[in-house]
Amino acid sequence: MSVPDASRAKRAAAGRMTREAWVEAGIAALMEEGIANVKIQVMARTLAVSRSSFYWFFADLQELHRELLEYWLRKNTSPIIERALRPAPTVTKAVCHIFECWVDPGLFNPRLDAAVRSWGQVDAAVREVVDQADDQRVDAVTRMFLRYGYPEQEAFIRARVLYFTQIGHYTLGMRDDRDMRLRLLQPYLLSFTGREGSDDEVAAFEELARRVQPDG
Amino acid sequence: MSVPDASRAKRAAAGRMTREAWVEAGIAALMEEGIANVKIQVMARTLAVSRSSFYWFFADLQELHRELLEYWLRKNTSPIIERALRPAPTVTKAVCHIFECWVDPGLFNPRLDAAVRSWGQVDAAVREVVDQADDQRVDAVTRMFLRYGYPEQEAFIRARVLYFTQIGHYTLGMRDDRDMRLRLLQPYLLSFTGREGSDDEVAAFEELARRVQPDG
DNA sequence: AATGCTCTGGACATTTGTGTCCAGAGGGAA
DNA sequence: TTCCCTCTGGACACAAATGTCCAGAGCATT
Repeated sequence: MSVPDASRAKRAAAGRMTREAWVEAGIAALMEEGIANVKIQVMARTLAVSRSSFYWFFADLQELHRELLEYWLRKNTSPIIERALRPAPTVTKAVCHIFECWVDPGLFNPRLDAAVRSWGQVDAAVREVVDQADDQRVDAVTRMFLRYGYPEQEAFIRARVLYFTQIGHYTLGMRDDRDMRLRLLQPYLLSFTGREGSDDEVAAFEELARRVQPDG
Repeated sequence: MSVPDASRAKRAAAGRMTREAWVEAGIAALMEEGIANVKIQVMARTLAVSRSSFYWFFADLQELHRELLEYWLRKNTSPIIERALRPAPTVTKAVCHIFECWVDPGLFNPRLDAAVRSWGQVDAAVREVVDQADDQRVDAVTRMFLRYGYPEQEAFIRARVLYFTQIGHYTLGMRDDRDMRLRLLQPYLLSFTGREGSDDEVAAFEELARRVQPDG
């Protein structure tokens, strides 16, 4: 069915193109220029290869678009849900677990998320996929709050506020540095949960933040 | 300097084009299709007029783009700031004032806001203008919280959470109906301020919501 | 009625991008 | 070595958009 990894690597090493290389170029273009500027001609230029190569791997632009959306779904949605499910002794600790996604670039790519959202505003089919992913994320966070005894409606709203705030954060392109974020951790915890985080929870998060982004 | 209103109206009545008509078409296209699809040729087609008309009023596409951004700035930023400054006996009441922007389509156009934000992700110059507007909005809300005695850092974070949540709300394209929104009012107030809204505050807001959006 | 200003339509040149076709380069396998 | 299969480059045909130029339509003023 699909070409085995070894063969793919070989081809790549031989200086030839792979489907994956085109997808990566597409993702880069999507993040930097938006979906309207994901253009075969342009990508071919930056990859220093002729357009014909593209048409060997894809039927047309649409097929690449489908691939880009799948890539996003695969890479950006699961980490949040996993963290929201992780057990913790207190709400504040549980929220810290979710925060990991926002500080660790390996878990969540904000720029890609924003680019796909922009795409969704212009393409109804994409919009549907994005909405579904958002629902899943908010739902996972809601269940997290429910586990700590919040009433149903309050849990739902707090989940929304937590998640929407984060999305808004990226939509607005906020780029606090790591120290700023650490200073804001306590008030964020208070605002999201209505309770204060304990000192060791804060310390643990600081340690993690320093580990995943040495200079952030 | 500028053509007087009467003359503009006359021309419009005579079936001829005006600069304003092109700007409106541009805004419509921007909201529906994104900046990349604000195209002279397409607008001319929908306006049933030749492209030459466009070039009479504008030097080129860029000039229309500048106009679109100014239009957004003029229409969408001031209402929020005004509401944030409005005096109120309690925080919850003050937050209700800001909420008016989110329920009254005459005060704030979410679709336009989202479209301009998407544009900003692709165009650095636009991005700067949007960032500046966001800063002004958050700043106004921060000062609002400060007036009710919140400590500085907490006021700042609560302002962010309130504003970011709203932007996130629109970014995610959430479209709760009016009744849903009214049911969620209390938990939102609690989540944003840490305090409960009084019954008459809630009642007053419900009355207003019903007035500005009879079927929302 | 004549004149003049504002605006429109249509033609032209150019650019950028899409998709198709096909000859053939270049490795791996027989 | 030879053959074949995979992939690439270059040419072609088109479509969509931008921007320029200019003749002239249609009011408004005199």
